[in-house]
Amino acid sequence: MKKFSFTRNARLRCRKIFDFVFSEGEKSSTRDLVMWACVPGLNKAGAKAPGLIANGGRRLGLVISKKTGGAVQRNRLKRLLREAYRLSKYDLLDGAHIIVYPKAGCAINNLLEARKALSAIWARAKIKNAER
RNA sequence: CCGGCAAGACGUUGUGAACGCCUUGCCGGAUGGUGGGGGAGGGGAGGAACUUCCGAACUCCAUACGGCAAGGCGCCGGUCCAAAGUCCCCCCAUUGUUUCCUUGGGGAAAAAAUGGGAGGGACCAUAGGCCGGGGGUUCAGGGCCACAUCCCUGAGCCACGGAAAGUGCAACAGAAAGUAUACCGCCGGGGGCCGUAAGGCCUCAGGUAAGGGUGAAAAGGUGCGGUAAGAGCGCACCGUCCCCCCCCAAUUUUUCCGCACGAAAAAGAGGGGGGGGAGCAUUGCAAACCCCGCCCGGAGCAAGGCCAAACAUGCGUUAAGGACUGCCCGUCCCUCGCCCGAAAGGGUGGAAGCGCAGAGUGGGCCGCACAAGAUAAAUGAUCCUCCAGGCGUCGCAAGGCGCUGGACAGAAUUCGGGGUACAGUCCGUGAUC
RNA sequence: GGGCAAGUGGCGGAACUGGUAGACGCGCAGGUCUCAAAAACCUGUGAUCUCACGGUCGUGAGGGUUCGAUUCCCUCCUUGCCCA
Repeated sequence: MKKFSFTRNARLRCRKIFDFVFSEGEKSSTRDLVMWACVPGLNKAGAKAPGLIANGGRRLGLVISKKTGGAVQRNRLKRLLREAYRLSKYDLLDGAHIIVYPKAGCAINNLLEARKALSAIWARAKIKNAER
């Protein structure tokens, strides 16, 4: 398997998992982002995880509000966050399922700022991979 | 040089490097089948993909034909029209049939069905774009010293059938706002008072639409006659409306001809002239109701079709039922599992399984793409390079070097038109030399 | 993706078929009452120019029809709703 891949299985894809992470995940936020995280074996949310989550691998879900702007602005923000996640996903604990939601008026304009913002919110939620 | 006003084209470039994503068929391996994964390839946003203002295809709704209602459109002619689609023709392939030829194989022809074809033709514009013509209206200038009407020239605007079919509305102001009207004024007459008289003042019932003032709008204009005063009341000219004839008219249609040129005939928004008639009856608004002519069934790909999953509930079945009660709860009996017990009995727990139907819920496949195409929804990021632009610097200059830097905006069934947004470039337009 | 609806002072919300825009309520400002406040009551309150009288502009934006548009028509902008 390639090192920096981001295939379809690495995303949250169905409504059940989205609902589960929203209701059971640990919510944390910084100035730009809001994140719901669900890591099996770490917090109590992970313990109740159904099979879909328990079978391993990190997964990302993105929610981009219409308040961000038109379709061009929304797509750009989504692609930046996805690219940042792709390049630095091994900083994340294995099995983590996260949903990232940029706040309205979020000040991410390029790839560097996106990576910094992701790193900051992972550190705050204490789901960073300590071995790296 | 100016300008983004009118018409059009492009919308930073490159089969560039390495990372990543979506999709497609291929390869090899594996398999009962399916899915996932692997390899090397192909393809991967726009002129507006935006908007949803029009229209078409397509699908379903009782095939929806006719009428009514509702809704829409509205000077005349030309032109632009669709890789969508429907119909027709043509070509190719396949299939079976018939007929003919021939030595059993086969060949030829015919009509048919199915599929394909960047083939040809027809259809398709209802506030569409453009071009030309006509009309209306507003403003400016002129005819004209002034006013009104009219005419001419120029510019702007106009969704531009009908206001003499009917209904409705026209605030405020004003006497009166649509069968006109009598406030002031004007006119004669009756009565009263004053005055020598001429006449004046008050008053009553009338006449009048010439003058005043109001208003967005006041009911044809000018002149002469006429009258108590006036009035299209009468007449002349002008304006308006109706009918007939002639001429002009962008262009269109038909016929003649083998075709073209040409000729003839007809139509033609309207315009002009002549004749006759009407005394004016006819203010504006139909993006008010409406009338006339034409168009139009409705909803939309979240249309619509198919597939399996799971649950409330109902029915059937099995030992899983019955009684009390209007119903629920509850109680009792029966039945089943488990525990205690030698047994009788006691305690405790359960209301299930299977099949069918199934509101609602959340999925998948088709619809859906003749090389973009998904369903948490792909087209990104880094570097190099190209093209303009800006800044700095070197240079007399051409130019070199470094830094910076790129508008509006993102497909979800397809196609056409309109509208709106937009960095910069090309082309062309305009003015000047 | 497709189909609809609505925009009026700081806020909610009127203005009936075109005819004086801002009724009414909340809020805000000033006053009365009170030692002070609250409540209550009274007055004012769209913008701008003006000492005042008064003028001009104002119904999301821009056009059109009309003597006259919040109202009728067209094009944009914003917001909201519905459809498996």
